[in-house]
Amino acid sequence: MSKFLIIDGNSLMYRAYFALPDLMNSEGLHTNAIYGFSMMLIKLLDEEKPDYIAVAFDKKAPTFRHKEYSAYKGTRQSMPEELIEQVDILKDVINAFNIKTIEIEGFEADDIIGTVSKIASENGLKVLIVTGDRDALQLVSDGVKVKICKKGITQMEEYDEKAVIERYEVTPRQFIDLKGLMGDKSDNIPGVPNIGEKTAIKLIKEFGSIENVLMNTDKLKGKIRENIENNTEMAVLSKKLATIERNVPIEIDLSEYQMKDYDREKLIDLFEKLEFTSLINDLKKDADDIREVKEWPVRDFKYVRELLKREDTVSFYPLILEGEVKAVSFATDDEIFFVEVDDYEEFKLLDNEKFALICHDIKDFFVNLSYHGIELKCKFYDTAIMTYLLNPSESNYDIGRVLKKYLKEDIPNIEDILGKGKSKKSYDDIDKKLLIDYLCATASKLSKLKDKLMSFIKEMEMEELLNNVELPLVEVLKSMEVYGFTLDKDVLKDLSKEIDEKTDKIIKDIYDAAGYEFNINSTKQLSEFLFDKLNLPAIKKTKTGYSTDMEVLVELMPYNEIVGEIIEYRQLMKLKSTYIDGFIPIMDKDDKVHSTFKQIVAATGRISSTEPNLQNIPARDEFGRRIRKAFISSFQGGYIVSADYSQIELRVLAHLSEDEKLIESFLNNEDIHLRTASEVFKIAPEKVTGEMRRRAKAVNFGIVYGISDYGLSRDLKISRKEAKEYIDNYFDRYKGVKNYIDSVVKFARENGYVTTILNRRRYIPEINSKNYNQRSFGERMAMNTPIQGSAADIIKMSMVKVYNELKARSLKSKLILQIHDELIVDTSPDEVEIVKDLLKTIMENVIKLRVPLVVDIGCGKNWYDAK
DNA sequence: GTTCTCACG
DNA sequence: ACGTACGTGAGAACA
Repeated sequence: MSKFLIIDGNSLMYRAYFALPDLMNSEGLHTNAIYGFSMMLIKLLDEEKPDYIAVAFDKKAPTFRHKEYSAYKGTRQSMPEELIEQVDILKDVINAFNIKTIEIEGFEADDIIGTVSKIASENGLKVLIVTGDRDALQLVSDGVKVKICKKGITQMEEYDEKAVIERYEVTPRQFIDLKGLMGDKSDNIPGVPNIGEKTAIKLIKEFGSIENVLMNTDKLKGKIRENIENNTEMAVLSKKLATIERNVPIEIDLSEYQMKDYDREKLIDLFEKLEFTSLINDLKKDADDIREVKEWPVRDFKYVRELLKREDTVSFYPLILEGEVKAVSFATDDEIFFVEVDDYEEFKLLDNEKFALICHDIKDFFVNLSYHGIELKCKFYDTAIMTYLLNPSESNYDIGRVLKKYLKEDIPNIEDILGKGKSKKSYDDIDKKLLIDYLCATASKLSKLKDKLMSFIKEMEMEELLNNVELPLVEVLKSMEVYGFTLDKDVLKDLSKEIDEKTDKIIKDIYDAAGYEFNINSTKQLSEFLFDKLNLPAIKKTKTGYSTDMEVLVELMPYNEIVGEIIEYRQLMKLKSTYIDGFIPIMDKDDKVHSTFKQIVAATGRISSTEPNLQNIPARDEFGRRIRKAFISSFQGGYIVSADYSQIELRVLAHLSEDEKLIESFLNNEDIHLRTASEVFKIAPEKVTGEMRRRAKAVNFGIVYGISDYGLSRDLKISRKEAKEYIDNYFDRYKGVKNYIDSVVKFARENGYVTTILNRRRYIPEINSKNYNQRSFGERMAMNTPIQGSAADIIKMSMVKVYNELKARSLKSKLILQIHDELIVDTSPDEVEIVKDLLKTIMENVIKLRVPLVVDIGCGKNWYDAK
């Protein structure tokens, strides 16, 4: 017999909300109710394997019970704010499970459940009701069971008729009579005064129903009789209120509630947004379909050579493992096959300008080949980059996800084949049949994927961005990675020694001050010292305790001398662990470090740098800056040439906003922060003080970040009111900026996305959120992304041009690093002037804006001196 | 694996 | 009344 599972959505949602601690995602959205509900739902689906399913919710409008009895649920607290914001998202989650929700005006979830269970029962289905509310026990009958949450979110108790009678000594139908007599505090159902569970059970067992009790009050005695006779109306009303309506006027087409597979993509997206990592992993495991392993032909490179004579475009998917390309798959319209790699020289047959590969996230392959001395001139499409352009906010662009999303196709899960973490397999241990299946299945779909993505790219007018910037950039980044940045080990060692000596002394001082030794790196132990031992005031809290960050420590400085030493210790430790100890082991035999540049990570279009991150080498603090002395040229007697865009983001803002004053400032090559100070503080430029300029600079930053008075006041440590005045003054003086910001937010609200100068796009779903925080966040993203993203567009164009120019002129000097508004070229001593000139010319003229682009060039024996 | 802190533009 | 400045990555501690 088929089973219909019907869930009381409100009840379980509340249960989850109260049972779990206050969870939050990084955007500040509370998630505990959604998380708990999802856990319960997954468990139920797994255990019950229903054939039909529905979730019922209350509807806000007053129900017939309120009309009957105005005080109904009168004592009920209104839903907490933290739960309200979860309701709609929870419904989205349920929806992503492909489960229908039912809500009906004027009825509670209970009534819907009563009605649906009745209909399902009449149609010969078994029914299981899941709720946290014992009232539902009245619905139990032959074929209808009720599951009630016991405690927490995982423990439940199942009731059939027998179980109800055992537990409550009355039948399910009599459960209503029971409640009519007892009343119900939580629903504010009055019942009969002074009759509790014990008496009620006794009466109902004896008389069978409230009506029968009322007709036979003469058989009762004393207080009980008195109470009942004086409250007959109450008893009847209470029973009515407690009775679940089983004839709600709805049409139920059972077939609509048949269990379907959940919408994997949608659910994973939602869970990612909610940051339910463990649930995502469960889903992924769960989807290890009972997929048939196909057999594919295994060929060799000789065969590939023949193939390339016939085809000018071939799909291609490599497996890189243990630092080597172990195997590859090829696919055309006509054939798909696997090739094992035993000689890198074979790849040279791909070195052909006339011929194109279709691949997914191909840079690593090119990098690997380059380390083996092989450079391929072939054209290529990269479906990962294309997918990134279509939506740069995805958390990753794994081929499996992309194929699922755009082609609704499944391929095997790579982690199952290669293993992960501790159980990661070596190439020889991999099941070849599974591997071949994976590589070939993937390659076989790339062409279709590329066509589909390309049609979207064209639709969104990002073809030029793709072809002129992002795809050519792959080779540039490859070259930067492979070439690397040379470090001077001795400089690092000397600095390390200096740091050790300083920290030794500081550690002693801190231990002396404490009177005991502890781990200063531990925020927990440090806060014990600061806030318990020294009794310093705790300034702010973190999720887990008191904060000990820089801002707090600076505030604590006046209280105790040791705080200053803690700050210094922190700075020194950071320098040592991240930039010295972190770098030495990753230097190669030539004392170079090779970062990996990520092209499909940052949602604004920037590139990022990892292992090591060369984009966050200390610069602001003088001591930390000395690390840069270790970054030197690879050339004997060579130079580091640095070229950075001056105020690129504000120039982009001037261009986008067409603000007259801002444009004028840049045309006249003014000190931009000074000018802003003069405007905001409404005084002559020569009267602007250093402090005013500093504040104006913060205002300019704020404008770029998507300003708020709160953020500015925090940064400048001024009142909200004062911050607001600055902002108002700014917008009053820079009307073009104001108009631009308003219009970009409006555009985002209406279209759901914003764009950059090169038409790069970022979606901002948060902008229409009902949650204030989320919406504000969306608005700031809408303001910031066109600015940050356009700056990224510009420097990316420059990178491609600089790289190509260095190459075209056969210069030895190499572009080795980009830091968002700055390019670094490792320069041969005989090419210094050429490189400086080339950088300045290309970068300043790479695009024509309404204001000039200005590039400052620095040059030195090391990165520190290149300023 | 998550949290805190801090490095950069 | 609400409560965050935008975009990244990495090391250490802790659970």
